[in-house]
Amino acid sequence: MAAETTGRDRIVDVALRLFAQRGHDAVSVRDIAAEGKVSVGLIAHHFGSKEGLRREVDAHVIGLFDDLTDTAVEASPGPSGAIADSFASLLLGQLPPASPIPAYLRRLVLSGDPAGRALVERWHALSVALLDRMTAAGAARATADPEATAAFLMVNDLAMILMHEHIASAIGADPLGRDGAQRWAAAAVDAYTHGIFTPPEETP
Amino acid sequence: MAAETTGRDRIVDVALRLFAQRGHDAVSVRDIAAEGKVSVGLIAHHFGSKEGLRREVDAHVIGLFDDLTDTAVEASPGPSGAIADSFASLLLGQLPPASPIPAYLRRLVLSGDPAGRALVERWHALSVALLDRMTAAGAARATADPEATAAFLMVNDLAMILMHEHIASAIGADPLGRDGAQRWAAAAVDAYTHGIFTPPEETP
DNA sequence: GAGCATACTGAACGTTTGTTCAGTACAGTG
DNA sequence: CACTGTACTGAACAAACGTTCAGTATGCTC
Repeated sequence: MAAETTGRDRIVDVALRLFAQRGHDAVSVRDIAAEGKVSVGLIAHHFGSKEGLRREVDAHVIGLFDDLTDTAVEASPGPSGAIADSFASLLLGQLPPASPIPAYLRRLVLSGDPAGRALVERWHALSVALLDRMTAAGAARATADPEATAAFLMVNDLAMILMHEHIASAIGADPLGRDGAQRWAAAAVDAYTHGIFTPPEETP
Repeated sequence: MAAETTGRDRIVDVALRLFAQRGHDAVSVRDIAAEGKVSVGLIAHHFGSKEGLRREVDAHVIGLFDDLTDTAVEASPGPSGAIADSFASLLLGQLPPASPIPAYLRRLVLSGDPAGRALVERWHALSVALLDRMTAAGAARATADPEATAAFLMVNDLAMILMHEHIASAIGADPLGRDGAQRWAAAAVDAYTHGIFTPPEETP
């Protein structure tokens, strides 16, 4: 959409989109050069190598996520349940509908490289802190294993992003879309507050 | 472990392992041939092309999952809560610890190709049926949106497999391992039966 | 205006890729 | 024994890959 002036910006922009769409290995430097209307040499000039470009795109996405996280954390005034559950929604809600960021995030998290691991670790720390605050405020129950519970919440939240297409075909609405997000959040909040299973026999 | 007699079997076995480890694009037919101690020509002879081999491995994995699913479904005698939540555990518990299957499943589900989509759709149908049975038996509450609730359970369950490494580094125990599985299942069952969040103000 | 750094081009290079194919080994059939 | 089909080899090939590099254009500094 936005017309980048410099070739460098265009390369990063195109690479981000193509890497997200097809995966790192399935995109050649010539593809990127053609789409960005630059020569192959310019990519090497700015980033040294294809791997260097990848690192640059990774850093760009992670920086963007840091900004989104800050905004989302600031936007949460008190410890309310609805915020904690769809933290991912709160992040991605700030993005345009056709953004390649969710798809790139998916590759980043599941490629196993250190950048993705660091991102998830940060989110886990955030999830632990958030659950702690909610428990202190009485908005959440103190579970037997708070660390695992926080991880459970974070993983489920992240899974919504990673598998949003599968969810879309399963329930008929993309949870990254407007109506699908509401429906998914409603089901999640309901499950997290009232539970789903009924206890067999409580032996106190 | 098992010594395959025919070159064909060895090719599929090696391809499954390498595809799971490094991804489809990052593995060359020469890698597979070398590891399987066959010539490159034999791969073309049996499978036509690298893509043909991929389809064969996909079919092999999906067939294996069908068997695992049947076994898991049969193994569940009545509609008990503990079974529904960790359905994935029940599947993967049948596999050896170092099996490449979970990693391959991850690629299959998230690559976006029809084989993975079909697999997830089948699981969703299974999840819907299971939740239905549990609700009928009184083991589960009837939620406002059963379809979304079933999808929610399935996605969370699947996410444990997809992100087990991240979970391992977050809580210090791999949920695909023995002790980690118990800890994760405990946290999940606790969340699903007693909830995590406390309702703000019930207005009846 | 000379000098120099920076943005950028595109042909060329060497490597690796998936695929092809002529040929070997061998078991089963008549 | 001759014949046929199947498993299998490995050299060869064209295409695509990431990288290199000599060269052009432009704007800033002295």
